[in-house]
Amino acid sequence: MKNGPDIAEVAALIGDPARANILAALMSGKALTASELAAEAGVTRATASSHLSKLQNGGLLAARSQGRHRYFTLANAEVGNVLETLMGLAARQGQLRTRTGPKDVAMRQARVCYDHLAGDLSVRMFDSLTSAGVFAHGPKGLGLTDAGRARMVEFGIDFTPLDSARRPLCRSCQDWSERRSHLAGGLGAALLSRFYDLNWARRVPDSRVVTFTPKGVRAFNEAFPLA
Amino acid sequence: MKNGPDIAEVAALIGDPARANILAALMSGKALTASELAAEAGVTRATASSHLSKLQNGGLLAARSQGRHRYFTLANAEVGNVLETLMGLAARQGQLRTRTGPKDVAMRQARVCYDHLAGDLSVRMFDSLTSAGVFAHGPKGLGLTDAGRARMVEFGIDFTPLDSARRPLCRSCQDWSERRSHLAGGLGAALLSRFYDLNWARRVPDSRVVTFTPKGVRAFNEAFPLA
DNA sequence: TTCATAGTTCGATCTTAATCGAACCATCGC
DNA sequence: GCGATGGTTCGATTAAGATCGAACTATGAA
Repeated sequence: MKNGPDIAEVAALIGDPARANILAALMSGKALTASELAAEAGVTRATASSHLSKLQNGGLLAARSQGRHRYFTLANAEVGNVLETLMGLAARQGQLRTRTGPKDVAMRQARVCYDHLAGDLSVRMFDSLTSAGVFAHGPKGLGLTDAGRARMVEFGIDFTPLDSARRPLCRSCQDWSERRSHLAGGLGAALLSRFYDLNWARRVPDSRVVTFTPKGVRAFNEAFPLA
Repeated sequence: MKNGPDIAEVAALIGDPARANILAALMSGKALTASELAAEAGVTRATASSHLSKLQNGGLLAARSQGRHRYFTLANAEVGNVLETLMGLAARQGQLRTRTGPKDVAMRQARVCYDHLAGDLSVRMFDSLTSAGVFAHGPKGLGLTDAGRARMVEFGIDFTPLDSARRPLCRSCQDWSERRSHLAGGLGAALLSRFYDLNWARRVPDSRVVTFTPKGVRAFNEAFPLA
């Protein structure tokens, strides 16, 4: 009778409001302490601690102790992907909700998805790179063509840490606002931090929003033109 | 404090074991009656009815009454996508579970994802079509090139119902077993039913598994060769 | 009409788990 | 050493909701 793995278990973990708030806060990619997450979830430290251990036990969170603090992050990008997908569904069938707030617009344009970029800009980048022949489908999943790799090197991506990591280089991730995929994986993360380094973009504190400077937008569009 | 839509709500809906069983059963794409779903979830008709109304209310299920029966299906392919993604996560972090059962192998190769094909074969098809230049990324999402459309027509796809439907033609859907995307949307559904028509594949009753005949596999590999 | 089956509604029961305060442990700063 | 802060554990409380049987409605069959 039973075949598939226990989808109910993980859904139930996400299904509690306090835990959902914790997970949503961690979608920013920043590591947060237990107290910060308690505040974020609007709950005492005691209950937050309970939730955090459950989430960690369920494989959704990773924790590392540092001094007397305990920093939590999403266990991996896959968890972020699931959360994005769920947000997409929730947004869709809550059709009657207020559509576009001012902050909402910024979120739709560019936001952090755990450790890489999501939103309109990210989707456009993915399209641009795809039609430029940067990606190749291999037996191990999405990969880079030789030309694509060269182009990324030229853009300033350092492949040495990426190649030695056991994390896949390219991965597609469902986008929350657009109904498309964007680039995740090690390369996706590296590109986002490259944007920061180039001063094209900056994080808005306490938010998933990423703002691009005017210069940054121009450069971005030039680097990733639409076909 | 609140921005994103209520992810916890939908997750909680999926998080109950009985409801998860109901949803899993409907991933087969078949419309099932309330009693059948009650049996599937291992619960009385009374409780099933309660669950079903909650799921429908939450926008996850669609129902249509026919005679004294009430047939339920997933509300749309997006819901199927979310369930697949969740299964992927659940499978991954339930690492210790028995890996590959015999039925599991068949599931990984080819299965129904609500109304289109998923699994290894489906991913390979998506790759093949992609590198053959069938798809184009437009502002409205994934689309077909002229050549791609011609090729699909030649393969026997009738576009008249697809073009008039408000459902998007091409959509990517996260794959449960592979960590990749495969083709969903109207075209994905049309291709699957075309495979049935050509007698390449057949549904295994009471299961999501799709078995390809030896002839079907040959023809499939010929029609969608790997680059 | 009468009976059977599909499905929903209702009320009652019962289990689960979220929550908090308080006590407790660990680490840092002094 | 001593206090202060971050975090977990424990016990008790409480609220939510999953479950069932029984009554009720509606459709179809005889």
